[in-house]
Amino acid sequence: MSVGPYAPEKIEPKWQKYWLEHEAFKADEDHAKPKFYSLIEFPYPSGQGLHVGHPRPYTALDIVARKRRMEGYNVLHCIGWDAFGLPTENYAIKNHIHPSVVTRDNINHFREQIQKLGFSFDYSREVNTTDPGYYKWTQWIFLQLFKHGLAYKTEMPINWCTSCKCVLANEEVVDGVCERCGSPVVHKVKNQWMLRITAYAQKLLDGLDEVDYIDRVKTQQRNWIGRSEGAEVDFALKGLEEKIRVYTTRPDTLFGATYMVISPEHSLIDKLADRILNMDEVRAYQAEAARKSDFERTEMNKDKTGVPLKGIQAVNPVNGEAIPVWISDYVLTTYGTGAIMAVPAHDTRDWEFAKKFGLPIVEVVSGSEKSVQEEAYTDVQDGILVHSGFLDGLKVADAKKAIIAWLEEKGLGEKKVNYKLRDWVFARQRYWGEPIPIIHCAKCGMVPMDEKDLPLLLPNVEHYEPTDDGESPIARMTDWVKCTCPKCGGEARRETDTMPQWAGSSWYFLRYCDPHNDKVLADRKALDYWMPVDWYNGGMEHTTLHLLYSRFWHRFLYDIGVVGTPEPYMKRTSHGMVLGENGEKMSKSRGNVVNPDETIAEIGADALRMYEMFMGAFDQAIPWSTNGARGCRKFLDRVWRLQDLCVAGDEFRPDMRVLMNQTIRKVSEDFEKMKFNTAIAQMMTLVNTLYQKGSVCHAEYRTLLLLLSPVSPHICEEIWQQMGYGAPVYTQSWPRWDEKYLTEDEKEVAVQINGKVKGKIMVPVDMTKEQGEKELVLREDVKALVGERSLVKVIFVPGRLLNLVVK
RNA sequence: GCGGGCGUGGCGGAAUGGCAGACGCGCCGGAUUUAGGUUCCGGUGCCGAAAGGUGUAAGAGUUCAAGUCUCUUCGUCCGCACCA
Repeated sequence: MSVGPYAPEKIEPKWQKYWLEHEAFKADEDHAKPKFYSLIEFPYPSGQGLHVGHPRPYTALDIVARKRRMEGYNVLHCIGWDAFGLPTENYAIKNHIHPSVVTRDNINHFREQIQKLGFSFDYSREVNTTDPGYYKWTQWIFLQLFKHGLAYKTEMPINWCTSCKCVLANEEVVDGVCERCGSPVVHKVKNQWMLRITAYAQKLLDGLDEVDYIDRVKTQQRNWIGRSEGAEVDFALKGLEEKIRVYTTRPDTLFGATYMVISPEHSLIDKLADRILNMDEVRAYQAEAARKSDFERTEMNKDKTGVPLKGIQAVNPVNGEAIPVWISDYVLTTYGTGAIMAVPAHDTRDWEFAKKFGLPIVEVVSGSEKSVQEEAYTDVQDGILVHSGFLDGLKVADAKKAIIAWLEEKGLGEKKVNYKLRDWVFARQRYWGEPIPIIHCAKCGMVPMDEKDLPLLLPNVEHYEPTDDGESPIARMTDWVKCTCPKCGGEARRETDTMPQWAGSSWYFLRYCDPHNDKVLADRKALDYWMPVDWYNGGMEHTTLHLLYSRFWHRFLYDIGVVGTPEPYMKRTSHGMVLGENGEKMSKSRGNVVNPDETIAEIGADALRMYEMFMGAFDQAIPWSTNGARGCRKFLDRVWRLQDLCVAGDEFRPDMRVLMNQTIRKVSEDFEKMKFNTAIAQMMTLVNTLYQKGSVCHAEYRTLLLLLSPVSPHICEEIWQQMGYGAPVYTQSWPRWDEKYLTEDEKEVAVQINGKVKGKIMVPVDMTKEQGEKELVLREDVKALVGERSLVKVIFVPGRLLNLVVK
């Protein structure tokens, strides 16, 4: 009798319906069981729908989630929609459809596509950031941040995207252009909502030591936070009251400071305007610097520019020497104090500047092979201080301590830690986002809305086009804007900026724990049970955006007692991109986008899932291959047809025992390490072997189906049912391997003569290194390989090889 | 510029310092088939008819043994990029 053809188009919808109806993947409310919380980044439901890049991380964590359930864990595995944001709004404007309608349609399309892939999400916990029942709590968290002084509004230069007509966070500016649309970013001074993420710089840094993130994620976050240790030092100005305070990481080189530089925006310039002799030149330089975009400024960083402040002299506090003061745009106004002491002998940038403008270069740290006139000596390990008075003879590290102690004693400065991290620009002048629940009252200032009045609903506006004046389209809604002050009852105005897209995604994983709660963002008991997330996978592009932001919010919620753990995610991994078949990034404009719907129509969701995992190392970018995907379908066909080869047997057959146990171990271990490609290769090897034998017994088939089910669940359920193997696969236990049966009694090892393979011999697996080296050389087949030559040395590596060194 | 990763067949890629190229794609051959974008079996790094030789970006080194460790060079990808 022969089984019919494998027809994924029939069995996949069947099992998807079955799982849904039987609530197969509903997280259990029973908090006594061990839990496992796996998380993927919830998608932004764009108009284009899914491409084959989406299922890669989704399948990977679906495999982990399905395996964990079979291992007995209560698993929380959810999906939701990060649905506020610019592309939807832009699409809505272009097509004259309300963003909420666009969002609803896109979500329905996404959900349909995702369900066709057979992921084991608990759909009863779906969240949507644009749902007022959800963003009520996004606004609530904002109010807590506001009440704790972590949300504030301030006048400051911001990044302005000329195309989105919207401010951007520093994290959204890449190489001087908008990370979303690639348009140039210019600086504008605006009154902006900010979140004080800098207050959490050290906590965010320290927290990284407590979690299991892949190295490149930790490194990138550490770089972004950018902690440095040094000192702030005051430099007096000759004949003036004012001082210049600088930040330096090399206070040990203070004796080598031969000039100072302040940023073009430094406030001192205006204060000293009447003392600066070349003010015209200075003003011209300031104007030039202000005109440059970030992009131009970094582009031109090879050639230093600057202007001396004529008539101004500073005094080096350690030796009393008068030194000139310059302005230059290589000193940033936003870092440290916006002023530096320049030590050209031991800082490359200062060295370049000094060379260009003929400023003196004085060596204060010795140890360089080259003269400091030829090259700056920046080593901090081996250098010894010279020409530095009381610091002479000290190593750099010791000199730092000594000079800081001296500065502090004299009241000239103190130890200081600095971070590159800047506060988070938190407002957008666009329509499709969470309204900021703040009321501006002429009498009371900025007043938070009463929490019981949340959510503050987004008004239904007629026109949501962005405006050129930098105001949100909501500002035109005078009825909505006008309100009464909750404090004094007087007439007041609502804040009209909305929150950035990163707001809703900064806490969605908390909502999954208790998605329908209308009293709190999530019940504390549910949070205590499910949190932290055990395994979070997402894109590298979110490392210094969503991942950092959500860690900040979570640590804040921990500090105010809303959640019970400081860190939200225990483990973070990252997937590689799926490239187009031509090796280029998949994009509509390149015309190389592969739509999963079409792939499913051709080979089925199970084969697609399998190929997504088999295509290569999970963390690498891999080009799509239609033929490669078809190969996975061929493999599933073979698994399907094994039904015809099935013979009796409730235990592994003796000649299959070792391979079966090896496969269980390999698949189990490789899934944990995200080495899905080699796990699948091992299952292919097993199936090839079964075909060579011409049969499979029930025990072997059952095991294969259990191992394969996390990757390709529908086909496994179907065969399982057809073979009458009992309750569905997802309710079965994960197979275990038996250490006893991982190796055969005898194993073939290579015989090398002087490191070259010359033959093979069979050796008992339990033969030790010592035994082998003594006994194997006595064997006739080994002697024959040695011949007349004399043995110098014998190396036996059990299970691997025998190497004979001869002369 | 600085820091880190990577470099293996025609392609995607395997390999705790221990038989390089698992597995898949592609290709070649055989069988089944009216037919094949089916299935099954076999082959497939390169040179060579074979014996054999040779081979993991290039060059050196350590080792009985190197794709794997060390150094130099080249290429490539990523991170940081005037952060004092």
